[in-house]
Amino acid sequence: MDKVYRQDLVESKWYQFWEEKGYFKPEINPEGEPYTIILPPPNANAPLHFGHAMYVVEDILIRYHRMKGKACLWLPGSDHAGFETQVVFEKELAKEGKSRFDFDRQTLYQMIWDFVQENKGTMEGQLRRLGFSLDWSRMKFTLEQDIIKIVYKTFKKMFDQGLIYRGNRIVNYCTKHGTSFSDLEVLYEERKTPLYYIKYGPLTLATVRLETKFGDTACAVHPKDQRYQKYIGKEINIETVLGPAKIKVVADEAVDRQFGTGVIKVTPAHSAADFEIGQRHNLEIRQVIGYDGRLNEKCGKFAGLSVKEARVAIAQEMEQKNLIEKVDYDYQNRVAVCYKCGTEIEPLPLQQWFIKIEDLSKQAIKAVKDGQIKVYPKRWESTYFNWLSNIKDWNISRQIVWGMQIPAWHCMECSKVKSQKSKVNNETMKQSNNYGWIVTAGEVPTKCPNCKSTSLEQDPDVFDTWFSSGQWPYVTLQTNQPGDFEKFYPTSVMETMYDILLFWVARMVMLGLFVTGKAPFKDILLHGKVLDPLGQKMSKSKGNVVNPMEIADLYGADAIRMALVYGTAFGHDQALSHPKLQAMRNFTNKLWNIGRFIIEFNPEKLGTTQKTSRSDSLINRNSGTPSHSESFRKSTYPEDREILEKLDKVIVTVTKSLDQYRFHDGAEALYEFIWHQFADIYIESTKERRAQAQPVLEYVFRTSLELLHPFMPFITEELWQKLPHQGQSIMITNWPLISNS
RNA sequence: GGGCACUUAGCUCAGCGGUAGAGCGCUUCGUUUACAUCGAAGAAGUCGUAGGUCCAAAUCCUACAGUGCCCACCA
Repeated sequence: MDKVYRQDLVESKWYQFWEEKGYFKPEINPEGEPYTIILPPPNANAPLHFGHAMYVVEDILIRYHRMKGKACLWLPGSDHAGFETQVVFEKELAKEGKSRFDFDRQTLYQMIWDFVQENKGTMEGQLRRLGFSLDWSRMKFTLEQDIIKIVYKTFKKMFDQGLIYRGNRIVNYCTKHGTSFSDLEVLYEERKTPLYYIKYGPLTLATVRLETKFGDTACAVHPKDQRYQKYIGKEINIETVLGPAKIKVVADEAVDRQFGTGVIKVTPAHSAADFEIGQRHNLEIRQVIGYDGRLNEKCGKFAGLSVKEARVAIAQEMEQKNLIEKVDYDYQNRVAVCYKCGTEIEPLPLQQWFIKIEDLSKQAIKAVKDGQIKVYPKRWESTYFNWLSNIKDWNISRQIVWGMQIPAWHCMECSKVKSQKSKVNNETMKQSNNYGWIVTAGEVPTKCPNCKSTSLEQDPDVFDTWFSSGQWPYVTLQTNQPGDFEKFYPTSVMETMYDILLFWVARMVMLGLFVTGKAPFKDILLHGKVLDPLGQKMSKSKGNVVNPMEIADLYGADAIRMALVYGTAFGHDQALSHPKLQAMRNFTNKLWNIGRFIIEFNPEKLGTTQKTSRSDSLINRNSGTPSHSESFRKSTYPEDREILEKLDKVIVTVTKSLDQYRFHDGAEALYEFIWHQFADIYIESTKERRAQAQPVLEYVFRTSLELLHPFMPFITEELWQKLPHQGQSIMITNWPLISNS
């Protein structure tokens, strides 16, 4: 044995051994009760970042429960990450001076597919390097055909039950990326925007969005506002930059009397709030900004200008015509921007598929309130409840190609009839608008069931990624080996970073309950964010992203794993700490030298404990209560009795810490016990009576390795293999229990 | 406008009702003897501020102050 622990030699050899032996598969414990974790599938568009190393807590749980004899399944996968990936890929294209518009849909899809396959390989290698005991034979990718099939089936089921509707709604639209977003995907920035007080006939109102005035179809005041009672319900004559016009004044509770003059212009086509006011008062939706972010033909001479240009031009013109009363240049407001490119989000009306969310969210709330699902740390419950109880219908259409194209076909004949109707009846626009649409579970329809026309066109849009990943727990299990779903669903734990509690976890609960009738997991575990050494958020733009592989090469995967759980309360953000990584690397060296002392520097032959030690082989699993020999307990040396008592305490502490998801408690207890109690005190005390102490030394060491194994799998396996034993691997030995006596 | 977290030794953080802990750093001593990625000994905190509850409070309650983060259709 080397004097100094060589993690580079040790960590490279065990993973393959474990995998080849099939230890990562639940089948190694065929009798055990199932214990399942589905790995949150990393995006397949980039290598892992350091935050992914936090998945170590899942490996700790899996290894622990596997040692307890459970049939543990930790299922890996990767996510196509629709929009995210398309953006990444478009950047790649841009490097070659190309864009997505240079390719047809099929070609582009294939190119992204190939790009993703490459990244997936890198990512898998990285997860292996960290020692994650994932069952690779059950690896899934979100865009596999059998998964798409189930997602389509879900969509069809929801459609048939009236939970899906085609709606003309205001969506958050990025004019640069050419797609809409869900509310969660929109960022807000504090900005100073001029607030114009403009004259609308006898009224004055305040607005920042001058360029949408051509889409105004009313003015609104609060129904109780004394100042404006006489205008409510009337039409007023106004002067505009395009000449005189008439506009209606409506009363609506949504208007804030304190803001500006208490009068607002209502632009149903370009503001979600105004759209709702418009719905309540049956106002016309007049779209004046296109999906290219430019004013359209309804804007007279301003047509063709971008939103920004138009605002300036209109302000100038209104100034000349004396239509602006004053301007507040210090006005601070929150501007919605695209979370990828920072472009201002245009609220635009668009035909999209929506999921009626109310019932689904109620069920999801109930599942947690009833205790069907528990959340750790508990404080996240309020975030979860809060979001679900104020949630709006979910827009699941995305105008990109990288994803599952929505299995809905538009009948061109029927839609002709309908478009004539909808002009007359605004109610149709308002509510479900599924007329003329054929939804299937993926089969391509040949003709319209209504008018028999064969003129059908598939919706070019794809599903929001979260609609498919929201079904991940059951789609992965239903598309794996026969019986997997029945055995492993619902899963035991969903462990992920808190930032996707709403995006992903809440959606999984809703969809899981809807499709399977069961909550997809029993416990939700939320870990914190890993920050850079200075406590800053890691981001590509800041250039402070740390590659976990470099850190693994420096300190070892075991040290990374331990450092991530040691000395930090689970669920809190933590800064990547080199001193801590170093300390944990030193700990591996300490452990190594304890092993060296026991294995190489012993006067007797190894293996004196074999007869008295509890069984540690796979064959003997579940055969009675393991406990250490009574003969140790009767030792005449108080040091022996003391270390065994302390060992028992550590077994209890570590076991409890893992059962209660208090990983740091267990990690700290082990560090303290192994280094200070065992090495510094006990081992030192045995140097004068070495041969006599060998059985206890071996016994305590062996048990320590077992307890430490979930945290530091590589070094514990290496040392375990150097001890005489009957089992094949520490991975499948029994979790230590304390003696009953 | 709501909500959450954090504020403990020089630094990074545990502890969350019973008279302060870890890692790193610092001081002194110690290398034939498992490990210098080491050992022994030690210095170091009125636990953000102000009130309150309790026999007892870093720990529970209230207010305040800083820091960070999330949510919300203020035009």
